[in-house]
Amino acid sequence: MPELPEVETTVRGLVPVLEGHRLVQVEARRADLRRAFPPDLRQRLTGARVTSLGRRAKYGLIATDRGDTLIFHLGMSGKWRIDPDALGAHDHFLLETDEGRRLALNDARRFGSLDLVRSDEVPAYEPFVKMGPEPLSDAFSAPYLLGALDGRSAPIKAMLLDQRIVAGLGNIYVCEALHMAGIAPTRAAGRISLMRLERLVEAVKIVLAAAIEAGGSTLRDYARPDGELGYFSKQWRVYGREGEACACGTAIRRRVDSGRSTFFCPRCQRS
DNA sequence: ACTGGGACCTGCCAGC
DNA sequence: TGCTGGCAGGTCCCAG
Repeated sequence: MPELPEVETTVRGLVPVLEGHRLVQVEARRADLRRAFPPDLRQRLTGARVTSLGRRAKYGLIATDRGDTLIFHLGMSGKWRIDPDALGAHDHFLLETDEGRRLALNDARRFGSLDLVRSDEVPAYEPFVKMGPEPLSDAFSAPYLLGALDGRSAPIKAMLLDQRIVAGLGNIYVCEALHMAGIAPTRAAGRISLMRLERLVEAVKIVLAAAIEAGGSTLRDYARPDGELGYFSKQWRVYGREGEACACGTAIRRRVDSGRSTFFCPRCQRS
C-alpha cells in the first residue's frame, strides 16, 4: 500500500490526533519489525509531547519536545489504525494521547520499521544518507535526472525505483508515470533524451500530486473509529490492468522481472 | 561500480 | 469446503 502519497496521507491523518498532544501510553507488543525496535522506545516516548509530524520519502516522522523523532516505515502492508475497537494480532505498536486517542501500528507482513533518533540526527539517519531528492521538490528536475542516469544501462523503471536516484517512488507510481510520459519501462535509463526526461519528471509530479489529492479527499473517512490510514482511490491507468484497454485502445501488458510486475502499454510506451 | 535475482513474512484470491 | 499456487504497494543482501 504505501508509496509516497500513502505515507503523506497517513501523516496528514495523524496530525490532528498527535500534534500538540502528550503521549501517555506507549506499548510495543513485539520487539521488532524488520529491525529491532530501540530498547528505550517506551521510556523515551512516554510523557513526551508531539511537536510536529513530517515525511521523508516513504518514512513518516513524529517529533517530540524531548528532542527525539520517531521514524516509521510502513513496508508493504503497514498502516496506522486510529481508535481501534479491538486489537488484532498485527497491531505491533500502540500509542495513547492525553485526549484518550489511541493509535495502533498494524503491519501483517512486518516489512516496516520503527526507529527513534535524536531530531538533530535525522539527516544522518542511515536510510536517509544516500537518498535522492524528493520527487515533488524542485531538486527533482530533468537536468538532475540526466546527470543521475548518465551512463546507466539499467532499465529506467529500475532506476526510478532506486531511492538513491529519487526517493519515494514505488512500483505503482513508476508504472503510472512511465505510461504518462510515454516511455517504455525497459528503456536503458542513460539513453533517454533531456526532452523525454522533462516529460517524465512532469509525469512523476502529476501522478504523485493527484494521488495525494485523492488520499486527502478521503481523509474524512479516517476520522471514524477504527479508521485505517493509508487507503486511497484507485485511479490507475495501467497498474493492475493487464488485458484491459489503454486509452489508445491497445491491451495493457504485464511483464515480470525478478518477481516484480510491470504494467505498460506497448503502443503508447516506446523504447 | 553496476546489475539482476532472491529473501524476508503473512494474507488473500482464483482455480481445482 | 479445503487445499494449492500465485500474487502483493519495499528494502536489503549477494553473486556475477
